[in-house]
Amino acid sequence: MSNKTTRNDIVEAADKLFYQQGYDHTSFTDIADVVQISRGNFYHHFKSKDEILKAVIDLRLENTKKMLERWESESEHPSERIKSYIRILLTNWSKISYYGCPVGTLCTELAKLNHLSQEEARKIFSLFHNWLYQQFMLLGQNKEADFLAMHVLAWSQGVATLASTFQDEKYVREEVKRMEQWLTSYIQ
Amino acid sequence: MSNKTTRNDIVEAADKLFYQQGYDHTSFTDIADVVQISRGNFYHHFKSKDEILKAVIDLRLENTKKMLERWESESEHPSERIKSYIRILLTNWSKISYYGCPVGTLCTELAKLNHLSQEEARKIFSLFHNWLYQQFMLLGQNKEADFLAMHVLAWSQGVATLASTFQDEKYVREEVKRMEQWLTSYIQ
DNA sequence: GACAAATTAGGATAACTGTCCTAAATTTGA
DNA sequence: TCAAATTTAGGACAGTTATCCTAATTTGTC
Repeated sequence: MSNKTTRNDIVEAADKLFYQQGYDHTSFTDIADVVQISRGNFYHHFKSKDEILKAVIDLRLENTKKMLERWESESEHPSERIKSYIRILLTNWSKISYYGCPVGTLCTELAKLNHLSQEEARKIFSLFHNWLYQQFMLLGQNKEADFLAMHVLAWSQGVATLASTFQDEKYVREEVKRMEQWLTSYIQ
Repeated sequence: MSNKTTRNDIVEAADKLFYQQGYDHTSFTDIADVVQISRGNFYHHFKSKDEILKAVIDLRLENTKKMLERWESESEHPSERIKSYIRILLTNWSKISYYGCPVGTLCTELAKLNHLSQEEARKIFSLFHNWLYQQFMLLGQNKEADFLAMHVLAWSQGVATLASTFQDEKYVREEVKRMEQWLTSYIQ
């Protein structure tokens, strides 16, 4: 059985740094400083920096799945579940106000880099989308569910961008309030 | 009278490349290849790469002002003017679907780099915000104008992010349609 | 046409990048 | 307990980066 802790340490440190500094702008030295290993040690665990990115995306996919399952188990009513999603803008405020949304900013960066893992990163968005889609279906929005799921994604995404630009918590609270009100009109 | 064409060429090429590839990921060599000058020549026109960024932001501020003035002169009614803003999602579709919104993606990147020009870049957003604010004021939304301006910014920003992630033009058209419908409810 | 100023080219620079290699250290398994 | 396998450290590597320097070229002015 191989020792997986170092590998996990690398992925977790990379996850954090990619979020805070961006993928391209994060170097092996940056990660090595956090994990406290030598730079040459990386290549025993990963073939390349791209491989680390893949592992980070996989980690985020897993963590997202867990979070969605948690929201599902915590609330019976779909509208309450969707509210759990909306409220991450406030529960993660301290991070979002600095670094924006981890999903949106990664996809945006990879698009500019024309990076091969664009598709993989997009899957995190799709995870949220499919989950929101299901909730809106449960709300009886059979024909609208797909659009409404995209709409909630876009709305929160835009608020996250403005949050990190203007750092105005009062504004974000207002948006969240209105998103919850808007949701109410879809409760049958 | 000094020759300003090379300087302008540099700023325009940088503007384009910063948008397409990101600021950090764009090198002097990249810009030099486009402008067809030697790398050492930059430092006669700019003290540093940061200075080029400042010039690019200034250019974008100017161009934004011109665009807003144009929209104002093209339409009498404020709601029609706001629609001009909303429709850039479609008129600039080919670029946005690849690189996202030039304003939002720049602010996002500079936030992660913790770059000194963050504040300067934010001014582009403020330009749009103040303009939208004025239009909503003209629509009689005295108390709501500030929030509504932010809301339109966020909405379009979110759609732009999803546009570059999913490249789904049909979805963007649907959002634009609904934004226009939503706007109608604010016409007195 | 001559002279000064502005502009440019191109190489040198030191620092940093991802990647690779080899030897040492550690852990594992029999 | 000892050999094999895994893991690690640290330096070498070629490439790239922003920056700087100096010499050559172009431009503008009298």
